[in-house]
Amino acid sequence: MPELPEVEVVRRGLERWVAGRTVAAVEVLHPRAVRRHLEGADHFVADLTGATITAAHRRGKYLWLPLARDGVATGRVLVGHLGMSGQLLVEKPDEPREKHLRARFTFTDGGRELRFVDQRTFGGLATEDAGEGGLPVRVAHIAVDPLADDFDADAFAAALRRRRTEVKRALLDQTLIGGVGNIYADESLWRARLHGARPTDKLTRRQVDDLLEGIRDVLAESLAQGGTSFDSLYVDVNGQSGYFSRSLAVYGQLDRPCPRCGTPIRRESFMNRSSYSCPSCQPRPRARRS
DNA sequence: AGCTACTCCTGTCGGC
DNA sequence: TGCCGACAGGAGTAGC
Repeated sequence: MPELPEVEVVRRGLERWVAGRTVAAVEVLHPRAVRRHLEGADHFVADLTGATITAAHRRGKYLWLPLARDGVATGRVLVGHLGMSGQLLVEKPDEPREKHLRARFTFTDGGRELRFVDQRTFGGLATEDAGEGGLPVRVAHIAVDPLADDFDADAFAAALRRRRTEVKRALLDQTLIGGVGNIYADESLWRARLHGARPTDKLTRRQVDDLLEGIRDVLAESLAQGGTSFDSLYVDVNGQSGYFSRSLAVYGQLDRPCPRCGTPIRRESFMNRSSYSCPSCQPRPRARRS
C-alpha cells in the first residue's frame, strides 16, 4: 500500500530514530513476517542480535539498513518491504502491543524499540548480504526511482516505448520505474492527460516527458506533505499520518469534479484494482488493432 | 523474453 | 443482526 513518498517518510524516521543504535534482542511473532528469510527465523534473529544499524536506505518501496559489529560493517543488511499494510514504528517499550505486531527489536540503550506491524502480512523482513555498491540482491531488480539523482529520463522514455503494454501497467512495473503504485500512477496519468490504457509504444516523447513530470511532481508534493494516508495504516515511525490525501485530483474521487474541467471522475476496474480518471481530460484510447 | 493472471492475508463496508 | 461479496496504497511467481 505505501508508495514511494510514504516509504521515504518511514526511511527518514528510521534514519533519525534507529540508525546508530545496537540491537539487543529480536522477537519474531509471526512466521510470515520473515518468510523471505529462507534460513529461518532463528537465523534472522541471530544475524541481528548485537548488530548496530548504521543507516537507512530506500529504492522504490524497499528499505534496507546496513549492519555493523564493533564498528565494522558486517556486509549484511536488514531489508524490509511494507507490502500493503506494513508499518515500522518506533515506540516506548511499555506501549501496549499492537494487534498485528509481527516483530520487535529492542536496543542496548534501553530506549524506544522498533516494531514491525502488518495487518495483511504481505510485507516482510529479511537479512542478506549487501551486494554490489551495498545494494541488496533482492532490491537490485527495482528500477531507480524518479526522485533519485541518477534517474535517467532518456533511458526511461526509451524503455517505456519499447514495451508493448498499457501505460498504467508499465508505471506499476517496478523494474521499469521504482516507487509508483496505484495512487500515484492515477495521479500522474491525470496530470499528463493520459488514459492508463494508452499503449506505451504509441506514446510520443513529449507525452512521456509530460508523464515523467507528473510523476516527479506528484511524488515530491506528496512527500512534502508527509505522504498520503486515508486511515491509520499509513503512518510514519511515530504513528503520524501525512496530508496529501487532501490534494488527490482523481484517486478515490469517484463522481467528484475533475479539478481541471469539472467533469465527474470515473472509476474503472483494471488489473483487479481500481483506476480513477477524468473522462474528459483522459479519453479512453480506441481499441488497438492487432 | 515479455507479458498477464493468480495468489498470499486481514479487515471494513455496503447490500440483502 | 448477520452473512456474503467486493475491495484495500504490493509484488513474487507460474504459465502462456
